[in-house]
Amino acid sequence: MNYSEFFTNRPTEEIAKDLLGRTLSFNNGQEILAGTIVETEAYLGPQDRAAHSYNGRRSQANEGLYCPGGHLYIYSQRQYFFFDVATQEKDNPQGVLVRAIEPTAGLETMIKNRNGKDGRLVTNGPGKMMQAFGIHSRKWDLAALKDSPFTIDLANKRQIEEILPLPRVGINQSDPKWANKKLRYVVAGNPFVSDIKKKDIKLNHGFDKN
DNA sequence: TCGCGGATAGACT
DNA sequence: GTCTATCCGCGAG
Repeated sequence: MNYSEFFTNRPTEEIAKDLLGRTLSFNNGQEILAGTIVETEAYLGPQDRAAHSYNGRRSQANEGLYCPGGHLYIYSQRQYFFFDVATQEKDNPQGVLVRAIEPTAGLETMIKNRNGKDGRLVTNGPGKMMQAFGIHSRKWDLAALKDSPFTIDLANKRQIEEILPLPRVGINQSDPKWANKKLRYVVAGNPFVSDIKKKDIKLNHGFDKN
């Protein structure tokens, strides 16, 4: 299985779910920073009101979505950055946003990059995750995943107890049909899921025993 | 532990 | 000038 196979030939929703439990890592040149993906969102292209490619919108800013599956779409908003992977074939502008990870390597560096923020505050949101990786530019926008310092482990995956589908976060509510569509997928009970309530956190973080 | 509002920067009209 | 696929600090309970 290579990246272009993984990120094409099936619905983007399915790809988003399949990413949960897999390891995302970033090589910053000094060490490997990594974590288990626990939250993703699917964006379904021109007909999806919440997608950056809604209605065929295309510019230098969102060109990444139009790349073949397995290429990166790094987007900046306010002072933060987002990590997206394009899905489907070239010119079919769908993609998956990785929103949160549970750190597994390089935690000390990630805490430092986050100005000392600790625990689940390190990576429980898309902007926070990229800050923890120490990314402050769109340098890897449009790059193929395989030619970038980012890696997603397609060979291994932690077993998840339950995948919870939820509405996406922070999108325009003017079209409730798309705003309420459950295209956000989370590992139920994992503490690094954004905005999870403390009482909903499970002791096993939502994973079956490995 | 919660809900609210301000900060802040790039893309687009 | 307007609008975000956000984050953080603050004050109330």
